[in-house]
Amino acid sequence: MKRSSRLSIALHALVHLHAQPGKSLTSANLATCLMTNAVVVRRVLGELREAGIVEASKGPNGGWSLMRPATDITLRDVYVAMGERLLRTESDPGDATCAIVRSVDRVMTEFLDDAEALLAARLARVRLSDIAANAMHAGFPRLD
Amino acid sequence: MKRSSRLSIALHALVHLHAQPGKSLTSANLATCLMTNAVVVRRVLGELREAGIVEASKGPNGGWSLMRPATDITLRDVYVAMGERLLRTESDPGDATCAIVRSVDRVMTEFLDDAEALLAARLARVRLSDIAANAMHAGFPRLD
DNA sequence: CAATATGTAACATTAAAAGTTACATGAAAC
DNA sequence: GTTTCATGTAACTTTTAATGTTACATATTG
Repeated sequence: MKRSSRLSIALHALVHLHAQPGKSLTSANLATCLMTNAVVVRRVLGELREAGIVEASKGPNGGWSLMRPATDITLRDVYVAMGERLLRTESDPGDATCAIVRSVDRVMTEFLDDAEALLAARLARVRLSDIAANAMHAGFPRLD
Repeated sequence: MKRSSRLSIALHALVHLHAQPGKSLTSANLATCLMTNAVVVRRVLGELREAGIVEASKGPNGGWSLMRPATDITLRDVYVAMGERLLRTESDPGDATCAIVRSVDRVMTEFLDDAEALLAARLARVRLSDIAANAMHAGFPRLD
C-alpha cells in the first residue's frame, strides 16, 4: 500500500468517531474506512488513549470513542500525543573533526527546533471540530 | 550510516564552498567532510547546478563553486532547487467510497499546502551568508 | 595522451513505516 | 460460568524511500 502517515490515520479515525457520537467504533470498522489494518489503528489510537483523547472498551459492543468534545481537541494535541515529527529534514552531524560541519549542524538544529515550534503553534489553532465542520465545505481556517 | 537528509547535505556543502572562496572543491573533498559518498554529493549539487546556484567544472583542478555571492542565496532557494518536501506528513486517500475520508483528505491537503508555504516563507528569510556568519556564534536569526 | 573530475546508470544496503499473524486478556450478554 | 467479541501487544514480514556503492562514459586541463 502507499506511504501514508500516522497523523493522517489518527485524524481520519477521530473524525469518524466524532461523526458517530454515542456509538463506539471497532478497530476493524475504522480499518476498513481508512484502508489499513486493524492493528495499525490500535497502535495509533493506543497513543491517543494514553493522552486521554480517546478511550477503548473491550467485549461485545466495545470499541473506540472520544473522551472529550471535538471542540476541545486540537491538531496539536494529536500531534504531541503521537510523538510525531512533522519535519522530514534532519541535521547530519557529519565528520566531528570538521569545525564547519559542527557549526552548520548546530545552526540547522536551531532552525528545525524553531520550525517545529512554529508548526505546533499553528496546529494548536485547528480543532477537530473545525475539521469536521469544514469537511463539508471547500473552506478551511486560514493559518495566517 | 544514519538517516540524514538531502537538504542538510546541500547546506553543509554550500557553507564549505562559501568558506573557501576562489577554490573549487571536488565531490570527494566534500564527501569526506560530510561523511557521505562522492556520488551522493554529486547528486545533490547537481540539482543546485540546474538551479544556477553552483557550477561544476571537470578535469584537473575542477570541482564545485558558488555562482552567486552567499548573500544572494536563501535557504528557500536551496529548498526549491531540490524539490525537497519539508513536511513528513502525507495525506492518505483511504477508501474512496467513504465520504468522510475524502473530506478529511481534502482538509489535510489544504493544511499541508498552507504549512509548506509558511515554512518556505520562513526559509526565504535566511541567507547562506547568515548561516556562515552565525556559525561561529551561538545566535541564529530568529524566525518570528 | 595521461590524469582528473563530473555525470549517470545500475545495483545493494539501510531504516522507518506499515502490514500481518498469533494469541493473551478483559468485558458484556446469555 | 461460558461464549463471544474486542482490545493489547509481541514478533515477524513486507514495502518504500533514501542512501551508499560500483562502474564506466565523458569532458577538460596540461
